[in-house]
Amino acid sequence: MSATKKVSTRGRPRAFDKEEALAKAQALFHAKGYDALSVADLTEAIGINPPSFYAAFGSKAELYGAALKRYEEKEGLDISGALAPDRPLDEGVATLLRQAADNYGSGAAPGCMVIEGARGTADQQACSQARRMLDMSRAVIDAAIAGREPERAELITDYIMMTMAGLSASARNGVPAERLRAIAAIASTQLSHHIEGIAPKGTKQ
Amino acid sequence: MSATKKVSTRGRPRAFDKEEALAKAQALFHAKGYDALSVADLTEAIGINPPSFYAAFGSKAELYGAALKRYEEKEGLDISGALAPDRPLDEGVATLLRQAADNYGSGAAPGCMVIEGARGTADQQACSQARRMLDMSRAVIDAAIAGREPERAELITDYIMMTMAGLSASARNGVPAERLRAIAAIASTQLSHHIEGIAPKGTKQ
DNA sequence: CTTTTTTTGTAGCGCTCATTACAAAATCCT
DNA sequence: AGGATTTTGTAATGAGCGCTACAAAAAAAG
Repeated sequence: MSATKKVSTRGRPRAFDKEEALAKAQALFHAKGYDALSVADLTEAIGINPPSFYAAFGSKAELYGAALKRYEEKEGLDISGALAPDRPLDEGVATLLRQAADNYGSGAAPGCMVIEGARGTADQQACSQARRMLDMSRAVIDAAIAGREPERAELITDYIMMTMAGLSASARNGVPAERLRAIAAIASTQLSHHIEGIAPKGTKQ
Repeated sequence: MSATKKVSTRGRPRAFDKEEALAKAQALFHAKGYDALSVADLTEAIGINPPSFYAAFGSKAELYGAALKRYEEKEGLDISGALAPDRPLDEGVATLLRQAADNYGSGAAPGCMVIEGARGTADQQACSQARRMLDMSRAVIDAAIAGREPERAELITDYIMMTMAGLSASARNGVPAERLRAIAAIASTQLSHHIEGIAPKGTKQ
């Protein structure tokens, strides 16, 4: 079934489950961040030695990239679903922010792994990997909004990205999920009033 | 005038200006973060050698603490002024968020040094120093709001902290000051709509 | 069996980090 | 002048980092 499963190869078989190890690594990267998590931490958590680690994952940065991809696939928000073109825009934004609050506040590690990884401190390669993913998410949001509010798409997207980053930071600072939801509710209620209210003539001011 | 200025001490005089060095260190910590800035970077920027560095500032973490303090004094927001009790609350919040947008988006380094430092990755001591300052700022905001909206103080403070963190993150992600101001404008109108809209009973409208 | 291929564990590489011994240099006090 | 005291530059410390050489071990292929 799984397309990536090698059934029979030559040589000594791997003594650990690679997907399982990736899952562990992703959780650790999410919880501790790229810099604070050492290869020694990873190999110890997985239960392997450095050579097995590098044979399987290439490098710490490569594994981080794979972990980011896995995170987005397994735990990422459903942006396209929330902002589907057949739903009112303000309702879609509210759904998206509510999803973010739930997602960032629950689960093993608080906050968004991509958003937090994108402001990486030390390692530039790891940071830019997360930045690229964040930029792509922004592009998806922007495209969904540009279909309905082409004049104010950048502003609305800016506002959504700001709010998601703020929710992620608040989650990291220990604000529990229910309070995050209440914050997200403020951020999204009557957003349409604001959008329609500030510049009703369609001018960019 | 200056109370901390030692005019005449014994021993060989220091060959560099300590306050000037602190200013440089604060700017560098703000721009690059604690982890990504090494002691070697600092001594090179100041133009001194490690022993002079440690004699003057104690340690990297101590210098970071002094830099945080200096940042708050010289570049911090005027929270008490913005949320002064003689002004309408929504107007005060709008002023505060507008200040944050201006502050985070302009100047040498983007974002808030305290907010960004509070989610430090590797060094726990540095992170908790920034966290403590952030908690104190939150307490000031919370106290100013509790005087007017005791029932919803936590929620409103949560929302303001989330927005400031989001603005700081957006600034770090390259959003320019004028767009930050537009985002902050949406955020503050959202809040006043919500405050007036949800519970009009017995409180100021 | 032998050969080939891959993974394994041990042990260590070079590097950067924050920090410090040490002695010479520069200033004040007597 | 002659200590006393503090800063200076040189050089190195131990610890941790990401990463790898190497040879033994385990499987398939001949």
